[in-house]
Amino acid sequence: MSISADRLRALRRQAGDTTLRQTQEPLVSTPDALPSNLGLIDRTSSPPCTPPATAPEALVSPSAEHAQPVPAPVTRQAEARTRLRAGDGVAAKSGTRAGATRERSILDWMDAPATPAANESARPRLQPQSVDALRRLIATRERKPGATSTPARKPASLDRDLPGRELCPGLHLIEAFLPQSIPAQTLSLAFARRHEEAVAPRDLLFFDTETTGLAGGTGTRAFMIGAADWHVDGTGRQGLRVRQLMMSTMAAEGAMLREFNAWLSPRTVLSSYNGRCYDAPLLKTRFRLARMAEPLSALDHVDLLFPTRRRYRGTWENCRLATIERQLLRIVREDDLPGSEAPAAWLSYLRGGSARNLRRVAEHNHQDVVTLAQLFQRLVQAEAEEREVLALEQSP
DNA sequence: ACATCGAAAGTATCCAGATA
DNA sequence: TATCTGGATACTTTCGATGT
Repeated sequence: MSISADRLRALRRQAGDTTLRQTQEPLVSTPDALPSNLGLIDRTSSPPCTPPATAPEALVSPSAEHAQPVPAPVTRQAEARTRLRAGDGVAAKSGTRAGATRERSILDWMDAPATPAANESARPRLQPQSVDALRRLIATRERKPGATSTPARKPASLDRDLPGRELCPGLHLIEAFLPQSIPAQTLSLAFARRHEEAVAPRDLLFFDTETTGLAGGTGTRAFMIGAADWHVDGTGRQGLRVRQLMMSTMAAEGAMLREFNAWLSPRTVLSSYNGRCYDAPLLKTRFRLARMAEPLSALDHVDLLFPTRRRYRGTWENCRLATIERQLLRIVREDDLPGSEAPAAWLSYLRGGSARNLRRVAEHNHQDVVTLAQLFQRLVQAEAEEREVLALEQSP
């Protein structure tokens, strides 16, 4: 992320920063003038959707150590202010070195060591007021998803109903409970070539994401996270609990990640289909971009793709989840929306389109995590049967 | 003009073949 | 025999190239 001086001024104006028009500013930083916490996004100022799932220290605040106000030399501040005013982006536009310097990432500036000595040869520091204003703006935008200087576009479709309940603006939680008996014993991981290892059924969390594309890189985000686990509800019913988080605005991503984080515990064993290579790295990236500690790396993860491929390679045309589901589990989906159409469904909804396809995406995702739970059991069962046969063959 | 195909994006894992 | 290397594969969408 980089931001020009022009853009910064525009943001400050939107944030209602009157200092742009004032000429009499205190030249010496005071504790009040400096941000109390230099983390770019002031999450404490936005209404808590759910309490942060992680301990406070788990939420990364890279600049927390710089929280103590550091009075900068008057000359440097005055110089920086003068340069910012006098330049007004002209140098940036003309491509001079000074302009290029101003276009450096604000995050770089903020993360720079706060000691005057360390700053001596460093780039010009951003004015504290600018940081504050920028933070206010971002906090405002997080509070009011979709709220911009332009009026909200009128939805093009009347069908805007999303399933589930809205946890906070833009974040929907869809819950379902499928009564079934929870495996009584621990499940062997021998099928995943982890002999002697087993997992408690209730520690397993099957998950799958729906994303805005395949790139897997920084530009791709998960707009839906589905998870299933074996659970005993308040009335003592056993079953598979399916929970899905769906974003209906871009701004709800942080809340979604926090909520998903709350579903995890140190004992959680993740299970997915190619999630080690696709879903997990994607989510880790999103956690990092949201400046949150990512919880996934610390957890065990059983990817069902490779054991499935080992066992069923050559049996069917391919080892896609849908194929396995159809052939092995005899599940035929009705009115299923192909995963490839999920991004279009979401983007269409964001642009005011119908929610119909988004509901179908949710159903698709629901079925995926249910299938994962079934597939896991089938792999455990198949491995056990194979071992039984081998034992019989080897016995005299 | 339309349909089909392949590459690319990021990553972990498996497996066959090559090499020390 | 052990270790290393590289190709294949799964996840999904988009776009350009190629073929009909």
